[in-house]
Amino acid sequence: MQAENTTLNSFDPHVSVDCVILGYDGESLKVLLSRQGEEDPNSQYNSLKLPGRLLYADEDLDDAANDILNQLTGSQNHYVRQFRAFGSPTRTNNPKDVLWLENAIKQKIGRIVTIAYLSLVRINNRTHRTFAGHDAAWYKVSELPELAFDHSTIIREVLKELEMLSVQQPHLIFEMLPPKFTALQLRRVHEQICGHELDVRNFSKFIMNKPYIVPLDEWEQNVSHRAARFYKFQVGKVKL
Amino acid sequence: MQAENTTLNSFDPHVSVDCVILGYDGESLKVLLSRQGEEDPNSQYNSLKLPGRLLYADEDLDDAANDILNQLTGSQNHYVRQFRAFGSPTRTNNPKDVLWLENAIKQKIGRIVTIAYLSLVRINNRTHRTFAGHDAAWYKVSELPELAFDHSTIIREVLKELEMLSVQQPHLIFEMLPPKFTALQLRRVHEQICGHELDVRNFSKFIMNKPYIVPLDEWEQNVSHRAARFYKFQVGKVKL
DNA sequence: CCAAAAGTGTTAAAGTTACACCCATGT
DNA sequence: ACATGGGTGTAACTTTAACACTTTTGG
Repeated sequence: MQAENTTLNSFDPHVSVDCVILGYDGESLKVLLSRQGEEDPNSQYNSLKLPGRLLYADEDLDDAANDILNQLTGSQNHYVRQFRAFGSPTRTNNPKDVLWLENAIKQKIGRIVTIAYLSLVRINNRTHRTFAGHDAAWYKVSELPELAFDHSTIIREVLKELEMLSVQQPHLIFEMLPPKFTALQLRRVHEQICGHELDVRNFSKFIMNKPYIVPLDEWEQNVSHRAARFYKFQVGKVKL
Repeated sequence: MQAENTTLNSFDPHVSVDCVILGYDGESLKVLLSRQGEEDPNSQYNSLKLPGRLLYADEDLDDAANDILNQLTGSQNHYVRQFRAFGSPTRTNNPKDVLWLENAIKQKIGRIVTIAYLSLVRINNRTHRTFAGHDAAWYKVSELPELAFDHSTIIREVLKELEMLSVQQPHLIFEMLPPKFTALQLRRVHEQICGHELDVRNFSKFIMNKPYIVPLDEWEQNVSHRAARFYKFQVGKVKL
């Protein structure tokens, strides 16, 4: 913000907010992607993208992220935090993406600086809802198709961040689990995040006696082996 | 980036890059601030700011940060990394700042989204250099004057990040130290960062036998006590 | 009684914390 | 000799990592 240069060489890029919305379906880590247009493998543009949009006037970045999230999931109070800004001048240069952008936005797009957000949600039927003009669906992060812009890179970077968070702030992971869960379910999410198996007993010591994990008097039903206990996550007891 | 909204409610905010450039002068942690205009306590606007400017067309965010840094320090290869984007619609609303902005940029400023960077540099004479039209000088982070926009907040948040980094990636701290330093100097920087005293012996164990710290055959001269050994930091030996 | 997953404890190693004395130098 | 900071070790405790058997349930 120095005077002498601003009127000469500066310009105003578009600013967008994109959300990496992660969930766990009991088996794999998934990311919510939105599709613009028909599902056609021979399409001229990459129709899969991170959910996001340009920033509105007078809208805070965090508010935009929350709004995108609410639009898609139909519910509020999800965990969401800013991850990082991506602003390479070439990130919108893929001809497929240019084609789509000019179609969608109806004007020449010089450049878009995007602020990426990381969000953790519970996968349920509501989040599979289809919205007018665009679908949103869950995709395994381990088998991502080609995505628009640098969205694959953004997801990859966010997943590294998530791995760190799962160790340093393990309570965040409950955002992805149902209100009642077994020790196995909890361990599986962590394994998906860190990419390798975790020792059952050591993992128990790490997490199961945190004050915010409370055992319920409920057990699995109709399983052909010893029934696992259910636990719940108690928000009020999180201490860092 | 969804088509239906972009043409209706979206707009293009200005995008800037601001650098929190931190250094250590042997006594305190300092931040490099630039002053626009005369040093006048009764000035109508806040003349002290983080060094930064609007983004140029075709300029990557990281490149902008590096450029700002090079302009001020006159040297390259400083440690610099993106910290976080700040985009509250009200961050440019302080009347003092509005006055300055309209003066400096010669146009109505609706809003500026800034990408804040964290940088660690060595304080020396070159970094005290004055540039045409604006001064830059080091200020103690513990006694910051009033700053423009939300720059005080940005600095506060960056300092929290630095505290984390000094523990998790202690090698970064050498960016702020001279090529040769004593164990005391090293400890003092860490104490400034974490805000309390550190036990001499425990700190030694923590840092002094990392492979990237190499003892030199040089000792302090002319001190009225046992001379302290000098060490240097060996870049190639950093392992995380 | 078999298959399948649940649940539970110990030991060794590494790391962390708290704490105190002698050494080298200049005045 | 004294004032100043330099430099070093140990013991208690905590954390981490590796590792295996018994329990419960349904078929």
